[in-house]
Amino acid sequence: MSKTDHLRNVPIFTDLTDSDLTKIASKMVPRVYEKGQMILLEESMGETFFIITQGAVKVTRLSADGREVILAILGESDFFGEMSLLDGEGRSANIVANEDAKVLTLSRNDFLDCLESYPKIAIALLEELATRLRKSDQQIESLSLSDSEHRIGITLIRLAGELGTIKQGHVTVKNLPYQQDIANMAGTSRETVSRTLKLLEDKKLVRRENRNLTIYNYDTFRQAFA
Amino acid sequence: MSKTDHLRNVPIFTDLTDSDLTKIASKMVPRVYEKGQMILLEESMGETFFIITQGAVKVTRLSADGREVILAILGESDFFGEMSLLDGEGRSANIVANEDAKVLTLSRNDFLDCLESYPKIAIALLEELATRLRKSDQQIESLSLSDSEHRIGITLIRLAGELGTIKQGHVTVKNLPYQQDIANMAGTSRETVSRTLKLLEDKKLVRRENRNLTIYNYDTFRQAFA
DNA sequence: GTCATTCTGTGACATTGATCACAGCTGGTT
DNA sequence: AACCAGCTGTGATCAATGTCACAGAATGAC
Repeated sequence: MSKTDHLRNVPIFTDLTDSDLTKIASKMVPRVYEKGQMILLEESMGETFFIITQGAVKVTRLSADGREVILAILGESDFFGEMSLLDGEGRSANIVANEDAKVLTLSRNDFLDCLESYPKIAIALLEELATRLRKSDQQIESLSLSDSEHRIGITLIRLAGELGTIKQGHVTVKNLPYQQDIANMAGTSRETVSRTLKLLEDKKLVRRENRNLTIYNYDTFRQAFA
Repeated sequence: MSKTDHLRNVPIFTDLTDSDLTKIASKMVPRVYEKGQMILLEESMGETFFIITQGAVKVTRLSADGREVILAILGESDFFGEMSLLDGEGRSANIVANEDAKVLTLSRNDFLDCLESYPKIAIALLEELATRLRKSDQQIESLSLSDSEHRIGITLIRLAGELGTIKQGHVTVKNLPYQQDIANMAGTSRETVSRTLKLLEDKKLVRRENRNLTIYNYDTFRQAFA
């Protein structure tokens, strides 16, 4: 698979012509990371824009006492690093490779040039940020108002959307993250995740096998929790 | 104060020339709202972009059982309504006039034309969305990890940033929102806000007089809670 | 000034869910 | 196959905080 094939799947590049895409691709530099490796560190100044071509990363923030919040899990053709480039503030989160990952990078200047030269990219990026803001708002709502069972249900929906595959109305998430990570996404404790997953299984809403989780009747599940 | 004077203070328009600004201003239509009036309704499709020229509004979401989360309070020269215009989804939140308010509005088409015609606006808007996303991330962290005292402290900082005035290191928020609204911003209960405000006052971190709240030593206060 | 409404303070109680402790699995490595 | 590290399940305990109930201010309408 060539660089441009990867880029074609990235939402902010879909509107471009092949030649423009090739031009941009020529400026991108590939990098690889091993599982667990830190890609970006909170507070450091950002000079790079990243696009994931393989694997997955988690976006986290750490509290003073070392507890972790997972803001998102990003997979193939998702991108990150744009926030510091845009507003000039330091990085607002850490990025850690959640599995072995390959990325393409673009320097600050090339990225900003892209925005100036291709208004379509800027507009597509605006769309994407609007979507992320919407998701953040939902998460703030759920953290503010829902009990742990609902928060965990919503977290499973987020994971399904990001990492799952649909089949006959059921969604399967292969390689479900560890309970500790789910807890850090849902704002709850690892033990509560363990107990709640069992509860959802008892209610026949999900099934677990090995490291896979199947959500039965995805639409209904979403109704119930969102 | 003329329309363009108002617009000049709006972050996404600061980079424009006077003549461009005048052109845009000519397309804007003013509206006024009374305190408590609903400006935008969750779920409805968005066709309008709004800029606040006077007063303040609150951005809320409602849960199925009617409880409210306040995502933000916006004041003069803040704007809203852009999210639906950008990603085409329905409104993601309600907007209610928190006091009598005047706004300028721009239609969907005029707004999108602006973005195409003035890449600087698009880029400034990207900056602004990046900043909002950053704030959302902080809020998600605080809701996930902090206890009610810290969440309320952080909420006071948000209010100070939005509605306060600094003087000799102290910040005063005039016309402090009701405790129920603070609770809805902090993801806690009204009673807990009441008790916690007293606690903070006992600790000499803040002072209340009438409807005004003064945060002593704003920088230290932020250190302690952020 | 009186009244009504809405906001705020505060005690008592109930409940959720965090934390601790530890046992049982599982998957990878030698 | 035996071992180890890291993940998961589960009971017991307890603190934080939501909820309820009501009294006391404050504000605004008349």
